[in-house]
Amino acid sequence: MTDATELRIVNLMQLGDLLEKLRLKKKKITKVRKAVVEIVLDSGPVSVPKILKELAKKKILVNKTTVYREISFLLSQGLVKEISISPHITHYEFALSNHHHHLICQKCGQMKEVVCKELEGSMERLEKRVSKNGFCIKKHNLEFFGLCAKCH
Amino acid sequence: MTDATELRIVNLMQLGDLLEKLRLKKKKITKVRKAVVEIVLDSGPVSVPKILKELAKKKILVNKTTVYREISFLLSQGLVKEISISPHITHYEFALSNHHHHLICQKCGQMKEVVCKELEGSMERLEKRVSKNGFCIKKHNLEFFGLCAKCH
DNA sequence: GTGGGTGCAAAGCCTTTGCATTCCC
DNA sequence: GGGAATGCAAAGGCTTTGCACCCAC
Repeated sequence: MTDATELRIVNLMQLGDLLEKLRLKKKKITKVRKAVVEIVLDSGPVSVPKILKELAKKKILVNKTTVYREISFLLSQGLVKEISISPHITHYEFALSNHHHHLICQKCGQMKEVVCKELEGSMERLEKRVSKNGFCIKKHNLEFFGLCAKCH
Repeated sequence: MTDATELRIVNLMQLGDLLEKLRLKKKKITKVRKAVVEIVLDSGPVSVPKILKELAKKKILVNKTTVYREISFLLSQGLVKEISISPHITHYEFALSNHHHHLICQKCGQMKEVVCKELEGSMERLEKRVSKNGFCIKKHNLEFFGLCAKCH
């Protein structure tokens, strides 16, 4: 793909690789942990209530508190990151995928991921300019809102 | 300013102009409404709890329900817009300022606004490309996180 | 067996809703 | 006076905390 703008679903690390990472850190691999990690890997950005629904679908009965604690654990391990894309509720996504941005359908809520090299270049130049004003930028979030092909 | 990247506090419409807009729409101008509009104009992105604190500072005693309803009213009038910049809480900002992005200090929480023409150009090109894939983009949000001059 | 993981109940914060009262035009 | 704005109480959704129990290693 030679096009500077690349629209795709970012490849995800395998579930096994992730669990191995945890094993090396001497963390326990429980049924719940495995299931939550799997859901975060498979889904786009997910909220805790959404994870609970997915777990219910898979007939895995888990208390909500446990899921909150599991997400908090995954955050502490740097495997998951927090994103603020919708009001009133926090979403999480796998932290080790390539840098990307979000494409969110305002109708069905579906989320895709976009990678755009040209944008990253512009951002870097902006970040350098801003840093001359004393503000040191560590990261950025970019989300696009609109209508997906189905809803359009 | 000929520089393509422009870092500044975006100019805000005057309080009087805004109230005039409401008056023309036959909306009532109450003490609370005026105070809330003033706070949204003066502050960067604000949450409802933050507005309540500002009101308390000004010795204006208002029930939280009233503020939520006022924000909801201002949203319906298109004078304020919702932004998702931090987890668990919704922020609002004046909707009629120039298109801009946010610069958020991860330490003190201060927020500034940035305007960057180069970025907008890249975004437009990306939006056109994405639209060829069937996704129609309506708007975007971009936030930069880092450390402000004071906290750095 | 031990320490981390889990469930349950309760509480905390943000936000919304229903109803009675008050105030702006 | 009339309709919108407000206050108060209650409830709902998301999230956290405390404590007792359980399971992976």
